[in-house]
Amino acid sequence: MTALDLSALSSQLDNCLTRDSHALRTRLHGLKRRASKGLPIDKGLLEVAAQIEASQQAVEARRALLPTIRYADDLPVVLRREEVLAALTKNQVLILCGETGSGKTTQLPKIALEAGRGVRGLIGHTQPRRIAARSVAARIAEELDTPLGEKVGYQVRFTGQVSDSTLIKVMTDGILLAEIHSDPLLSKYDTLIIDEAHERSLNIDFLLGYLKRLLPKRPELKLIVTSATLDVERFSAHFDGADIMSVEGRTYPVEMRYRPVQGDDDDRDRDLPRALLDAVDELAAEGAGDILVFFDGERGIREAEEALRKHPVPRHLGATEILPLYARLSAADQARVFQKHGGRRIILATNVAETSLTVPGIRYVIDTGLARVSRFSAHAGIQRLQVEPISQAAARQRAGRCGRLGPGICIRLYAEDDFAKRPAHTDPEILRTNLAAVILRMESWQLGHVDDFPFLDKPDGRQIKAAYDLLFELQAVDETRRLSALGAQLSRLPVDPRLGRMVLAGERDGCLAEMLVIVSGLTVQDPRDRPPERQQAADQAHAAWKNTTSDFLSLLALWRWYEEQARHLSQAKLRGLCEKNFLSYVRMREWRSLHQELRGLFHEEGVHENEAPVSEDVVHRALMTGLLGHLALRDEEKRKTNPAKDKREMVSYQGVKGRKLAIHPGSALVKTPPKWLMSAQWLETTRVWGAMNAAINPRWIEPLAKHLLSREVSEPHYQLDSGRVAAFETLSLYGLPVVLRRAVNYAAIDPLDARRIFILEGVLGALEGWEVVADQAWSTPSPQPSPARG
DNA sequence: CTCTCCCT
Repeated sequence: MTALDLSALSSQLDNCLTRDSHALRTRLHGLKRRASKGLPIDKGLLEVAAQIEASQQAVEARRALLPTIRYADDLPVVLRREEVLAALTKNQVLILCGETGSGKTTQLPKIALEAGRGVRGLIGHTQPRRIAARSVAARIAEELDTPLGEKVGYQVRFTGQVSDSTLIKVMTDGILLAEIHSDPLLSKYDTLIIDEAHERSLNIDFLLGYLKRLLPKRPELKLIVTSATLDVERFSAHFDGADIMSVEGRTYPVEMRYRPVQGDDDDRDRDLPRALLDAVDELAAEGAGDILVFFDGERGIREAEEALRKHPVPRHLGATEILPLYARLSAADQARVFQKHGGRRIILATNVAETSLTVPGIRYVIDTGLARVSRFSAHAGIQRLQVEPISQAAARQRAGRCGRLGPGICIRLYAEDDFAKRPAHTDPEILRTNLAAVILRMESWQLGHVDDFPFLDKPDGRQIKAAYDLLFELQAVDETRRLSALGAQLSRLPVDPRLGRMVLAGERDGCLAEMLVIVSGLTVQDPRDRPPERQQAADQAHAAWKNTTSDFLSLLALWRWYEEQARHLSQAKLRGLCEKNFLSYVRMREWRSLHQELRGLFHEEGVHENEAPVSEDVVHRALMTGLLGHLALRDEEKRKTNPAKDKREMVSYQGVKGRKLAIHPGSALVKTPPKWLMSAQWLETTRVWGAMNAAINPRWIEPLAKHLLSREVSEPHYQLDSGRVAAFETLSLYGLPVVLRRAVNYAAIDPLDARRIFILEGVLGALEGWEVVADQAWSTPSPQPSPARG
């Protein structure tokens, strides 16, 4: 009878909320074990039965919420709906390859709903970007004719609208990843859609690795991975040969034209701006339509803008408007791209326009074929940002930006065989980035060693070592790479590990208030706007908070000023004040949100900020706990050999690990370079730049860097006046001497050698001296020298 | 005298 009840109950688990079924199954296993030992289980069975009942009622309540599903008729994914439905029933994993316009992003969640998903648990749908997550959710809600935040919700950092009745939840992949911390089984989802997997961000790769391990533990969970590029076999292989479905896109053909900057002998003197002007002329002759040009950075954009403004506008171009577009641009200037306009537009853009922003109404694309790519060099231990030729996939993505409206034309300012020689795909982020944050998470979630984790692309051993080295520097792991208590705390802070370390130091040293402000400020994009044509005015406005010994204190001053204003100003007035002071209101708000979030984490633990402000030194020492790898000493040699007549000569620094660097011109310290420098970031572009800097006192280093210092002891010698054996020690941090020739008691370092020297130089020396004395006063010997203590 | 882009 009991055995029957047990199996009857477990057969009902498949009708429970996914959130409950795992816990209930565990409970039933426990009862089964008790029963086999002959122990009574009736009470337990009753409880489980009640919980199953409640859970099933919850499922039925969710089922009642199901909206009538309508599809946008002719989208390619919708036309093959039956196949998707069949695949979802048959398989646990489906790889869906669908290019732009296939409808995969908006229609797939609805198809999943039609397949009966979303009832026992949520349909989770991830997007790489916050704006996309929100707008995708809004779009699906609209198509299902339900208000956003109810049956269809979204969640991104700082904001979201989700309720108990939510069936489809759209979120950033970062949110889903973070949820693993509190719910390792991701048990509230019955379906997951990882969209835009081809982008291969760190979050996506981590998720795909994690999900591979999770799927066997969650047999009722369905996973759909979508990619806009054709390399879906990798994803399929990763999930043990999962089925692939390919759905065509809805784009117009794009004609490719190759116009290399130096194509033939006539072009020998042609530079990039000239090649661009020629391309613009060529496209202008084709007819009306806006042109989108891709550059590697702001500098190229500015050069091109200048050249275009001087360029005699061909008549058929009509009124031409030139608009730069890059992420750092103020919100108002970015918004201009979306405003209606007459005439022709030429938009000069960085990679933002490749994936993040879709510029409307583009007929033509001009592609320089270049991009700045961030790569962490494990060998040098430094982040690089170099201009590189983009991959074929990225070039196709750029070209595709003119095929949404009608047939387009893309001019590539490089040769066709150059394109053919390029790598097919951009290296996934996991191969290009510092892995400290990933490894910290893996350690804290006890996911085992990185080498054994099923990443699509395994990170290089040197990258892994560099990450552990950094974690050791931050004291997050010990010499044996075991997570420390501090490391466990660090892993819970949703910021870069270096910055998280500073906050923890702030907690310990009574400057949490200051650290929360500075760290959240360093994490968000710099709220200080500096429009190219009004740089001086912007600098003047920002000078109010400028501190020439510390960019960190500038941030703090800006924050304090802003908080004071925010206390008595309306939101509208605050917004106006930001504009007047060349501050981005949106980024100031993000800064405050992040500050709020971090602060909340400490308040939950009952830790509160210091109320009295602390000294600047205390602030900088806390900062230094995270920046021991970014310390540098001014290069005095260079200063002397380059006399002051050339004022432009950049002051050079000798950093740890033998790095040479200079202060970034954006730093307030560039005109008053201190002897000792601490930088929040080192970035190699044209040279290594230290960004966000402060002058420091080298005496702070030793107590904070004890675990990293190497000691060199030299010139042990007997000291006649103290009677001791002394020596000099030089302490180095990653090869940079930070304590020079300090006198030390040699006996504490090498007692044996000290004793040898004591006998050799002290006793025998004294005896020699004694002999002399004895010789001189043979008849009246002096008192014997008393031996010095070793 | 200057630095692509995202995310918890």
